[in-house]
Amino acid sequence: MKNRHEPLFAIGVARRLTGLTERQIRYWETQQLVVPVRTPGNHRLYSQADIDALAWAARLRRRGYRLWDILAMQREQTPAPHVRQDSDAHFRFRRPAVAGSTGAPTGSRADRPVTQDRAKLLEEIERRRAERSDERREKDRD
DNA sequence: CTTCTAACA
DNA sequence: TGTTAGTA
Repeated sequence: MKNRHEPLFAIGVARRLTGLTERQIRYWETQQLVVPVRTPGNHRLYSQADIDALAWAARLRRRGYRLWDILAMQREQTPAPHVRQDSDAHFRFRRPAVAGSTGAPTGSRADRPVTQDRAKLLEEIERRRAERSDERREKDRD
C-alpha cells in the first residue's frame, strides 16, 4: 500500500514548484491530468507524483503539445522519446489507462478518432505538434 | 493569509 | 486563461 506519510503540498506550493498558474493546475485537474486528494476542508493536496506529472505536462506544453496530446500520452503510459531523455524515467502517474478512452478529455470537446496502435498515436501527436509549431513560427514572424 | 467555486471582462 | 467575488 501507499506511503501513508507521503509528503503532500497545497496548490500554492505546486504553483511555485511547477511554474504553472493555479488556474491551469485546477483546469488540468478537470481534465484529470492529476487528481489531488482533498483535505476535510476541500483543499487540494498534491503528492510528489502529482507535481512530477504537472511539471512534465508543463514542459510538453512549452514544446507545443496540446493538453489533449499530453493526456493521451499519459494514458498510453508512454512519454515521447525526447521527453524521456531529460526526465527521470519513472513517472508514477496514478491515473490508470481507461479502457475504451479516446484520449479526449471528458466533456471538453467531441471525441477525437482513436488510434489503437500506440506508435501511430504518438506519431500522429508529434505530426500535429510539429504543424502547430510551424504555424506559430510563421505567425510570430511579423 | 491561502484556497475554493463560480462566473465573466 | 486571467481574474475577481464571497467564502471557509
